[in-house]
Amino acid sequence: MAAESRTEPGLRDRFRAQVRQEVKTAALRQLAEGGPEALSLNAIAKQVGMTGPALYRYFTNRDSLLTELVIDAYGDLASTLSHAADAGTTDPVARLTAVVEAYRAWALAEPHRYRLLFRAPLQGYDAQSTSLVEASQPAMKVVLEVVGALAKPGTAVAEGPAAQFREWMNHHEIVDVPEAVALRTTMLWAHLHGLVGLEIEGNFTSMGIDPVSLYESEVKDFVRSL
Amino acid sequence: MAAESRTEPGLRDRFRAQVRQEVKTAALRQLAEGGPEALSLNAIAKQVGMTGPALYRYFTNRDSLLTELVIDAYGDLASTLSHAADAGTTDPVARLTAVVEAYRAWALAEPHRYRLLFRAPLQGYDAQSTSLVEASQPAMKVVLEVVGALAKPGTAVAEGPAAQFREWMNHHEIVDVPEAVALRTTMLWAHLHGLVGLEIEGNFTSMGIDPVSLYESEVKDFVRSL
DNA sequence: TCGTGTTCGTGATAGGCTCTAACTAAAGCT
DNA sequence: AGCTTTAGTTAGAGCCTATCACGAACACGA
Repeated sequence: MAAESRTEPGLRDRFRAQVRQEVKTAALRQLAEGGPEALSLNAIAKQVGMTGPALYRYFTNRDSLLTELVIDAYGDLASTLSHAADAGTTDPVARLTAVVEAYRAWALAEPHRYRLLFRAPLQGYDAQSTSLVEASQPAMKVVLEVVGALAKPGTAVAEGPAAQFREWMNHHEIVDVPEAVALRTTMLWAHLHGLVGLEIEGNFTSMGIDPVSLYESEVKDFVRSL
Repeated sequence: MAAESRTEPGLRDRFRAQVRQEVKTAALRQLAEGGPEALSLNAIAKQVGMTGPALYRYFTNRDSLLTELVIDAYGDLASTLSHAADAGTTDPVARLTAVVEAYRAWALAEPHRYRLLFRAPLQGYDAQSTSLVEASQPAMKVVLEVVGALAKPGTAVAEGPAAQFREWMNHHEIVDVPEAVALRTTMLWAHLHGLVGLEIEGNFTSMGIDPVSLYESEVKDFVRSL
């Protein structure tokens, strides 16, 4: 079966993929204790049972490994949010609340990964930066879809300053959501970003603030703002 | 004048302080291009005209240099905000708007420093973390004071979950501000954190969103929420 | 004015890191 | 079978942080 053997993953490729995965989990484990600077290819290699240079067969770069972790994390976050959106009731507000809570929970459960997202691998190359921004969109999209159910089918048509934004929405196949609502959602997104960021860094506890009430207000305000 | 010579800065100390400052500015310059990982003590030393090890006479550590930069940045931010608050009119809303805009402007003008604040030197030692949180409070305080004028002298007394927060407020000499308003302000703070963070990383431009309108909404919503 | 102790900067060095290069061993394909 | 591609090795270049021991410059009291 020539045709089959050509399309099949290939035994070798599967091994390769598995090693890659093993390396990544080792990297995550190391990331959890010590932050992104502490991530050492040598140490990772030792952990998966090989010497340093061998890793370069699997990842071209230290940075490329890191950005791959970032992209994975974005994907994981997106699927977590999407799962939270579909799990409970169909009540729009409840769904939104669930998504917000899932966002927070994910960040609290794996702060190191969340930090990884929030501040990318810290070098600021434009090329990577845009690819990372792209990777962040699916998660954003989940929120937008949940919000879509909240908003009445608007008649607003792109015009003026929102035209570019509408274009972005079209490009990401977000329809039936008025720009105003989408803008609002972006703000919600940014707000969560900020709240979680502060909470992870311990600002709230140091101020004696209970974060839960903040998130509740957040959702309430958002719904009201529509 | 034994008393005088004892209390005076001392010629040597002043030189020392000046070198420290020079090192820090060189560090900032290097930080602006390449991020915190690229900050190399060797390179800094070369830039100020000495060899690597000499820096250890002035800073015990690479990390200690970084955290000092963070603390400086917080101070700078706080004074910028405070200046913005006192510059214009006495109209409370206008003052708040000015502060918000100053916050954003500062972050946009020096993204690398803002990043430094937002995600501390990336190692996560608890001891430093709390000291950094402490350093962030003065800036927060400026916002709270501006808001204080906005809020009617409330009669709210700490009770229940807000008690700890009230304690924190007392400790920072924030009086005449009801807890509810202070909480609201904390949220505003977090929101700005989130908006600026996304804007700096280029998310808004990549989505075709004009950030200015977001900040305007932010202030408007905040005022309404009181 | 002359020791004398403190401070500043140096080169040398240890130990770590990323990443390249040359080489060996093994696996897959024909 | 033999040939080719791949996975892993060791060696090493060139960085880095950080420590150490030493010499030079300075401040200061006698």
